[in-house]
Formats: sequence, C-alpha cells, structure tokens
Amino acid sequence: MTQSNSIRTHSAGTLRPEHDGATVVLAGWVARRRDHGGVIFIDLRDASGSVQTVFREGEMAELAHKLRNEYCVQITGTVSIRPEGNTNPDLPTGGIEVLVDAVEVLSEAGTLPFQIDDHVEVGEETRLKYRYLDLRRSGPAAALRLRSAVNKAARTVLDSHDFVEIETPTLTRSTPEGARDFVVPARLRPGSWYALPQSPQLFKQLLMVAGMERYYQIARCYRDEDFRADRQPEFTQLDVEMSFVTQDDVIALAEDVLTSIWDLIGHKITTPIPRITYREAMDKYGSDKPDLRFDLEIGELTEYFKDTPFRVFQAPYVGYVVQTGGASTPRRGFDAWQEWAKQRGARGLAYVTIAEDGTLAGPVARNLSDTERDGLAAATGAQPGDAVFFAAGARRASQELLGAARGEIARRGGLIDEQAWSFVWVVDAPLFEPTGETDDVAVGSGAWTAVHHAFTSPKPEHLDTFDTDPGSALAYAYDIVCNGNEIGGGSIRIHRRDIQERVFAIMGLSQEEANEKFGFLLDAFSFGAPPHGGIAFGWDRIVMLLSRLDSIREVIAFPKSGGGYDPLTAAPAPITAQQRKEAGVDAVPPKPAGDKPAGS
RNA sequence: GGCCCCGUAGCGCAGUUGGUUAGCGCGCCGCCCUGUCACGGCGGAGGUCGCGGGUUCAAGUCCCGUCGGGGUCGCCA
Repeated sequence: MTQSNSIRTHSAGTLRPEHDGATVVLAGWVARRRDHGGVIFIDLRDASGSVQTVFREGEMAELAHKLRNEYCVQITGTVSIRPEGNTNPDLPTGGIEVLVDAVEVLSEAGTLPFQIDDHVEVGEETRLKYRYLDLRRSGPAAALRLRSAVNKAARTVLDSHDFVEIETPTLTRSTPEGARDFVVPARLRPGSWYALPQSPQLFKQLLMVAGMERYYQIARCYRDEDFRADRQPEFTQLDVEMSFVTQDDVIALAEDVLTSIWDLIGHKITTPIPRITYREAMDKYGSDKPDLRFDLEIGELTEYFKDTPFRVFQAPYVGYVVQTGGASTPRRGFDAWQEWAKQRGARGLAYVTIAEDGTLAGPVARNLSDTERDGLAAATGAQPGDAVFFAAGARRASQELLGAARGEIARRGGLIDEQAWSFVWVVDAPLFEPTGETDDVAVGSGAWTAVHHAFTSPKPEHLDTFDTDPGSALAYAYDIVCNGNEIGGGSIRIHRRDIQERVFAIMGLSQEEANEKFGFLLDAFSFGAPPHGGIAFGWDRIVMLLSRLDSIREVIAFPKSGGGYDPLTAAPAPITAQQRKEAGVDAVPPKPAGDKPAGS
C-alpha cells in the first residue's frame, strides 16, 4: 500500500525486496531497539506490521540511542536488501531493511505499564486499564480486525439478499426478554425512565409491519445480569428479520451468513447444517446446545429400572452416560465426581464400574437386583473397564446433569478435537416452561413462561391447543449451535393480535397489562401485519470462536470487567448533586390510580 | 446470592513446618558494544507483601473480616 499523504509514503509492514533503493517515509512506533553502539537497529511498527530500520554511526546512532520503546516516530530512509547472511526468513519484511537518513520524534512515550511484546504475558486487569496499549499488540489487534471483517462479510451477504440496514432506538421502553433492564432517567419527565433495549426485538417486528420486509442491524444490546466469560452487560447481536418467510427460509439465510463468516478463517461449512429437535438434543446429549465435536451420547434407563428395588432409581427419569476406561478411576476420583455434581446442584452422581471380568462394583451396584446387574452392560453398551454414571429424578434436570458429565468426560478424556467446527440447528423447542423450578413435573394451572420469548409463534400444529395444553406446545423456533455454544437463535413470530393475546394470557399477563406494556405491538398487529420471522446472532461469541479465544472480552474493544466496571474510564462513577437534580433521578413518581404493587 | 482460585517491585511469578537483609525473569535508568532481530556485557534504582483487625517473642506465611480480579452454579439466550 503506497500512501500519498505527507506524513508517510509507505506502510512499514509492506516493504519487500522489490522496494530496493526506494526512498521511503515511514511513521509508527518504536517496537524494539537493538543498540550495538556503532549500528542501531530499530524495529518500526505500524498497523501493517514492522520493519527493521538501521541507524549508523555518528549523528544517526546518537539519535537512535535516545529513542525508547513506543516513541511515535517518523523515519525517512532508503529501502535496502539486507546484507548476505542477515536476512530474517521469519519476518515478512525480513529480506530488507531501511537505512535511515532522518528521524523525527512525533511523540515520546513514558515508561510503559507493560511491554508491548507478544512474548510477554500480562494480566487482564492491567491490559484492560491500558487497553489502548494492549491493542498495539498483534493478538488483541488481530481480534478487532477480524471482527471488522466479520461485520463486512455479513453486510455483504445480507446486502446481496436485499436487506435494509436500519438503526433502532437505544433509549426506549424495554422489550422484555426476561433480563433486568438498564434504566436511564428522563430529565423532561422526572420520575419516568427509559430502558436500554435487551434486543431490538419489538422494533424489528414493527419494521416488518412497516413493510421493510428484510431488516438487519448490528445491534448493541443491554442486559443487567451477572457476568460470565461469554457475557457482558452490553453486547452485540447481528439482528435479522424477514417477512413472508418460513423457518427454512430463515435458516437458509442464516447458513449463508455463517458460511461467509467462517470462510474468513478458511473453514468451509458444509450445508445444510444438520438439525435435531430439542427433544433429541436433551435425550441424547443432555443439553439444548450440544457439543457435537464428540459422539458420546447419554441414554435413558427409566423403563429398565421401572421395578428397581433401588429407591434412588424409582424416579420419573433415570439416565446414564458411559465413561470408557472409567473403571480404573480411584475411589477419591469418584468422590471428586460427587463434589462436581453437588456443585451443580445435584445430590450426587451415582456410578457403577465394570471390572475386566464383567462384575459390577461401586456403591450403587449392591442396591440393584440381580437381573438389573446382569443386563446393565448390555443395556448401556458399557464394556469391561468402563464406568457408568447415572442421574435419576426430574427428566430435564437429570439430563442436564448427564449432559454436563458427558462434557466433563470428553474434556478429561481428550475426546474433543479442538480444531473441529461442529454446527447444528436445534429446533422444535417447547413454547412454554413452568415458571417454577424445572425440578418438578407437576404444575398447576397458570404459571408458564416463554422459553424463547413471548413473541415466538407456536408451531402451526399447536396453534389451536397451546393454551389448553401449554406443556406440550412446540415453538416455531431454532437455535444455531457451534461446538456447544449457542451462537444464534430465532423464531417465526406471532403476527396476529388474537394469538399474541392468548400467549400473553398463558404467561399470566392480563389484558390490561398486555395493553400497557405492548399495546403498540398489538395495535400494529391490527393493521395487516405480515407473517414474519428472524434470527439474532451472538456477534461477540461468534468472533470469539473464530479467533479461538475463550472470552468475549477479547473481541470487544473496551470491555467491562467484573461488576460492570470499566477499568479504563473507571465507569460507572458517581454523579454530582447538580446532575442528580437535573436528571430527575430522585423524583418520586406520582402514584397512578389503581397501581399494582411493583415486581413480577 | 452460593462455591472455588488469585492478590508479593512497572509487568509475569517464586517465597519451605511462621524465623535474620523478601527473591527470580522481563522491563526501567546509566555505561560499553558496527549486523542484531525476544541482541549481548557491566553496574544501578525500584516493595505500605490489596486493605483492616487478631494470634504469636516473631506473620508475606496462621485466623477473622473486607476490597478487587478470574472461574463456576443460580441468574441470563
């Protein structure tokens, strides 16, 4: 890349032997200084890479001697093929060097809080406090550049499908997806508050009513919940919505987007991406976002143990997972498994070992009937030398425990191919789940909540029955899962007012409440709303996966640390009394007549 | 909110059953060095051991509390 502005003529990392003899002006940072007295090498780094510059004896050497790491400098010199034997094949610019004629310090640098060096490990707290220095390092910088490329790839695909990129408000009434809202005081209406959107869900549906037909947005979303490595209080979704489409249409579009994104790192996604039902995912993998990089499955033995004398297995569900070679685990290893299970809220993790001669051992084995013992290996497919883990109790909770055990077994056993990319769609999730714990199957009338969100349509075959039998209704929804991470999810939406009202009713939302919170949506649905559906991708997670990193903080320019704290700006911070007053933070809202107690 | 791990020099870390002057690497500062490329050599500076309390003749080390960070479960798509 040749540049024509006056500060520099070339980018440092682009110089090659064919530039031999060229006079160049470079600008960048002092990456490293190798001072030999009479000759001094300075590695000059800019966004394109770095190049070795050479300062020879006399005035030039004296100048170079004073340069320090991360000084921002402009260098004028001549590109020269390196002397015989001095090339560095490890560097893209290793065939040449720049013989310096003039140097100007554009900006000095004090002693750095940490070294800008890919070989030096720095703690995350320090890195984030000086994120602008951290980003001078090649790894962190590459993550942000990849993110930019991912944005561009998605835009290109969506543009080619006639999508319209539309921005939606970030000061809004919240679109509840179940998380806590961030709220913003409204100065002009003291006592009233905006909420930052948890997602643009309702706006994109309104855009469908508006006839835009195909909308997308790289949208910032805000959720005031606790942190995880893959969660931040503000995060980004690629948000997509389409009119006059079926689930297959949305999935096909989504696969187009994913394919072009993974292309960026040289991986070809095989399409169509396989689909499994939610039920199958839970039954076989104990997770609604199964990691299919390894084949290990869990299995069910409820029927097998239906007459068991073992009290623990007299349960609505009994399942198992086999650990190949697990029988040799020492006793304290199994004790550790118990601790592991307890940490996940289970009472424990029952197990049986199968000795080389086929006899069963372990605390559980004694409690089984003879027939149960005899048939167990056949029923589970376990071989001599294996261990079988069991979970018994409520179906979903037990399956989730087994699913977690499945993952743990795979990790410990090295069954996971870290280079692999495994994609799967999980479809046909339940529309509702009981609001109480997932622990007990028995649920009275009333308390149901949407698994996906309140605007997800029931599958066509459940349209008539979803309110009489909420527990068995399936959602017209789909999640895309990559290596055990949910990286996107969407649904065909409700576009009819009457159905939306029935769904609200199941969730215990009265007509008045529905009108108060979502009246604008219900109104919109009464003016010829088209059938529509869409999907939202977890953009941070996707870039994290593509970068092979293990935290989304790594792919966010200025992420928050724990507790929502920004180590760089030290936000959040107190505000002045004057600001409080103006913002109306402390305003007491007038009590509306007939107000219900807060909460729910 | 529960549980686990961490906090020692600018950065990354070590520090024994509690025991003399708290170490190592990198960085930093000075000097030397004409072919290095994570250059090298010599010398030097740099520490409220997160904070508060307690036990003890003696605490970086043990106990209690607290703050900060990371992970995980709850929560959250």
